[in-house]
Amino acid sequence: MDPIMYNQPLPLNIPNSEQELYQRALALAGYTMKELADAAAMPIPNDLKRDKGWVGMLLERYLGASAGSKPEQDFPHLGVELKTIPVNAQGKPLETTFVCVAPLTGNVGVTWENSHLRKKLRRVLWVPVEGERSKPLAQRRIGTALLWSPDSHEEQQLRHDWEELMDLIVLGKVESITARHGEVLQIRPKAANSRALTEAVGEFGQPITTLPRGFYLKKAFTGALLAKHFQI
DNA sequence: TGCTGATCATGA
DNA sequence: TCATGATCAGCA
Repeated sequence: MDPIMYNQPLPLNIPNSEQELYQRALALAGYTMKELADAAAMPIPNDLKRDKGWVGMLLERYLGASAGSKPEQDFPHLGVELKTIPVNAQGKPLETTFVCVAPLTGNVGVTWENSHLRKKLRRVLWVPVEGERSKPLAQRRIGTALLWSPDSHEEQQLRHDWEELMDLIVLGKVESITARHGEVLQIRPKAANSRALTEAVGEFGQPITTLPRGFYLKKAFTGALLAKHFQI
């Protein structure tokens, strides 16, 4: 598949199957941001300082993801989540990966099995993208996509961290959580700025107001799953 | 405000 | 050098 075939209105049609989506993602490997932006008639920023989600949005358009902000998977009918991941020349992640917002209230009855995080990570299309800041955005290339589901070990790791972190939230200890908690998963602020506030539970069970948080996958975890795939 | 898409930038 | 905590943009 050549970007030339994308000389048609984007966003592209929604893929009908997981295989179609995967093939489409694989076909993008090797192209630069400039090539894809040009073919999509999208203006390309000089850097990502003020356009942090630009690469993600570009890929969404090429892959036919339903645009807009919904708390659902990118391809709800396929049950697949799309994640672009910035990597260095060795293919190792340069950043942690945001998964979803951490629920700070209304957690009665929430279990690992029915958690938002587990659903999001059930099936992920990872698209590595060169992300080193020394390389101009226009020249950065797409890598080889990977369709992934957590294996039993990965799921255990995620579940362990998730349960530990959710316990702290439910026990009113949100504000004592730092990014150092968790082996593969961490909770960090996820907000417009440090003045943005949301409701949570305090240490005496009272309502408090705190910074919104998000679940992030640590680099070692995403690095391992990428490495595992490309070694085979 | 809170969700999506994330990366920035500073202190350790 | 690197991870943590902070931040940016668009939309509903």
